[in-house]
This record gives sequence, C-alpha cells and structure tokens, in this order.
Amino acid sequence: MDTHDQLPLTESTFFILLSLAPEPKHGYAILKDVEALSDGRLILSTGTLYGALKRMLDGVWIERVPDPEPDESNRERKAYRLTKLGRRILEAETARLRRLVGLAELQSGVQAS
Amino acid sequence: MDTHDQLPLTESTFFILLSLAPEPKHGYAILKDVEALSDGRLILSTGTLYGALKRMLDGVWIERVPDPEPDESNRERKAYRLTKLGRRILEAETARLRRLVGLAELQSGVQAS
DNA sequence: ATCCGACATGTCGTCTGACGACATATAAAG
DNA sequence: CTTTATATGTCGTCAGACGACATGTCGGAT
Repeated sequence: MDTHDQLPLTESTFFILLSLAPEPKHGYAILKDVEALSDGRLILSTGTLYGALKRMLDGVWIERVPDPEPDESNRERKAYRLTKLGRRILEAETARLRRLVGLAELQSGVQAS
Repeated sequence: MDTHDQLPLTESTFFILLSLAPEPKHGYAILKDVEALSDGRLILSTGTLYGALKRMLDGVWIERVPDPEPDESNRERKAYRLTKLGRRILEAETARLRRLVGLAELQSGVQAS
C-alpha cells in the first residue's frame, strides 16, 4: 500500500495533519490552530473538520487518544494523534508540494526567494 | 477583485496553467504535456481537461488563439493561451505552495533539501 | 485495402469532499 | 442573566475530478 495513492491531499486535510504533527489535539483546538497556522486564510467549518476527522480515523491516519489535558470538568473532549501512516502521508504530500514549486519555477521562469 | 479568492487551485488546474505558461497549446498537447511534467503521476481524463478549460475560459484565465502551428490538413485544433490574470493566479498559487512547504518544515521539523 | 493506434475534441453521470446552516451543551466573563 | 468562547456533531448543496462513452482524422503496418 503506497502512501502516494492518497495524494494530493485537500487543503483542509493537509492543515489538519500539520496541526497534529507536533502534538495531539482535540477538535476545537485544531480549528483554532489551523486558523493561526494559515494566518487567518483558512477557517474550517465544523462540517469540514469533523467530516475530515472521520475519514482520517477510518483510514487510520489519526487515532483517538485519552485527553492529554483532562479538564477538571466532565466536559466532552476527544483528542486525536497522528499515526505513523498519517505522518508518512504528510511527509509525502510535503515532498510533492516541494516538487510542484520547483516545477513552477522552471516552467514560468520565476526565481526562488 | 483579488486573485487570492480563487485559491487553492485543484491539481488539474494548476498543471494546465503550468503547461500553458511557456507557450500556447491545444487541448491534446496539454494532456500529453501534463503527463510529462508530472512524470506520469497525473494523467488527465478528457472530461477533466475540457471541463477545466471551459471554466478557465469563462473566468478569462485563458483565451483562444488562432492555431499557432496550422497543420496542412483541416484537422480540428483549438489553441489556448494564458491571460495576464491566468499568469497572476498561477504565480499566486505558486507563492501559496511555497508558504505551505515552509510551514510544513517548521511544523514537523523536516529539513529543507 | 484495411485495421489499429495516436491525434483531437467533446458530453454525461457519479462520487468525493468543502462549506454553510443548523443543533446542542457547558464554562467563563461581563 | 445574558452573551461569548469552548466543544462536538448532522445535513443539504455545490463544485469539480473522473471514467465511460461518442465521434472523427491521419499515418503506418499487415
């Protein structure tokens, strides 16, 4: 099973994986983190977020973990962590993006920054 | 009207713009060029290609030009050229991609090549 | 002569996934 | 006490990729 079969990722999926890369987070934290990471350019709707999380759980790109920061209250909170597969997919997608940028520079004569 | 409203491009759209960046081409030539540019990774179906071309004509990202290489035969051939808007969108998308790669390197601690 | 593969353009139906709207509930702040 | 932030989820719609199908020309091989 090749990770490259899953590419390209959608922007939402890419940012969610990116957000989970350093450490596990719960849904709402991902929402806010993606907004921050993207400099406010990508604001996920909850429909997009939970739909994407469901698909990623099914494909075992992420897995549920016990809440890392157990709130004193019994408030609903589900944390997610990247699996090894998820991390490999993120790396494969980053490599693909890097190739794309190189290709665009060649093809349109744009200088690298 | 901001070019950034149109982003992100789909992979197909990006490769079609990329293929048209150096010089105008007709549909079938784009098809083959995208396959070559992507190293065989992206093979557009004609449905995708002509659907995308239609949308790009509507948005004036590309325009029809007289066949640059008029075949001796009266064989059907329609050539397309990037407009200034199309080129600006391609550049904006490339910049977006570059930011994404940089972000991924920061976020997952991957080294730049 | 005929058949096949490359060239060339297009339509249609299906499916995936992003998105906005809606629904629900608790905690903190004013 | 009411509003705002935190938190999770469903549903209907819409855009766009894709495979299948349709149609036709041209050059080379059998």
